[in-house]
Amino acid sequence: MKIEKFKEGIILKEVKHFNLYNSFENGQCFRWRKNQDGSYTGVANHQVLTVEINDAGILFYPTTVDDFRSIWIEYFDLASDYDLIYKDLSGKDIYIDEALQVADGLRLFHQDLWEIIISFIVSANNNIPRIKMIIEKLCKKFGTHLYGDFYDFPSPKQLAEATIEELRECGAGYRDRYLLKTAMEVAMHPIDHQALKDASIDDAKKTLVKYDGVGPKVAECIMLFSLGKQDVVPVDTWVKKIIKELYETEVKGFEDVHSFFQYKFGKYSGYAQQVLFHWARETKLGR
DNA sequence: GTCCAGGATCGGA
DNA sequence: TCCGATCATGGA
Repeated sequence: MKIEKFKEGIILKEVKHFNLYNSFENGQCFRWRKNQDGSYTGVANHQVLTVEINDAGILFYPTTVDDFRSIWIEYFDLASDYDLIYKDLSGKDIYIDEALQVADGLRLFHQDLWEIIISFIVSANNNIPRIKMIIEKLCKKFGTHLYGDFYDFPSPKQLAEATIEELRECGAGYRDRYLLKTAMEVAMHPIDHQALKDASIDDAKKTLVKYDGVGPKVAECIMLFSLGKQDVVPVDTWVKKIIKELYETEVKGFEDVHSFFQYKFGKYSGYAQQVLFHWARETKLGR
C-alpha cells in the first residue's frame, strides 16, 4: 500500500473498492457526517478525521503515517482484498450481482467494540436517522469534547455516571435502562476484547447477549461491525423483507435465514447481507 | 389516527 | 422452549 504524506494527513493512491457514500451510509456506522464536497468527517479512535476522494486518490486528514498504519488501516479494513470478496460472491444470483454493483466500494469497518455495543442497543426497534441523533446527543452530553462540534464517544465510566433522566433526554426512550445497566456492567468488568475476537460465533454471541439490551440480532451486528466476523448475518426487518420478496421459495428447506445465507453465500455471507441491506434501502425494495 | 424503524424483554402457555 | 404483548419516539 502506497502511503504518502499530504499536508496534515496522508494520501492513498490506487485503492480500489472504497466508495465513501456506500461505506459511510449503509447503516454500519452512525457518526460520520457528509461534507458539502462529498467528503466525510467523523470521530473514531478518539480522533476527528476527514476522508476525501479526489483525482489524486483517497485523503485522510489530519493524521500521521504512523497513526494511519497502526489505527486507520484496521478501522477502514484497508488490508482486505475486496476483489477477492467480489469474485467470491458475484454470480451467485441476480440479486447479489445487482446489489454488488449498487453497493460497490462498501467497506465493512472494524469499529470500536464498546461504541458498537451501545450504538446497536440504541438501534433496537428504531430507525437510522433517529439512531444517529440519539448517539450524537449521548456523545455531546457525556463524551469528551474533541474539536469544534465533535465529541468523543462516552467511555463506559462516563456513561455509567449518567442518570435515567439524562439518557431519556437524549431520546433513548425505553432503552435508557439498558444503556445504563450495560454501561455500569462494563465499567465494573471491562470486556475481554481479544477473547471475543478469538471466540466462535456461538460463544461470542452467548457472551454478548448477557448485556442488557443485547439480543441475538444486536449481538450479530456487534460481531460483524466490530469483531470482523464476516460470516455473521444480522437479520433485521429489511433482511426479512428481502427474504420474503426475493428468496421466499429458496429459503424453504433451511432451518432459518442464517443457515440459508451461510449455505448460499459462504464465508462472506455477512458482507453479502450488508450489501443486500444497503441495496434494498437504496432501491426502496417493496415500497 | 395508524404504521414503522438494523428488536429485546418479560410473563405465561 | 415458544409466543404475544409491551416498550419511547418521531417521521411517513
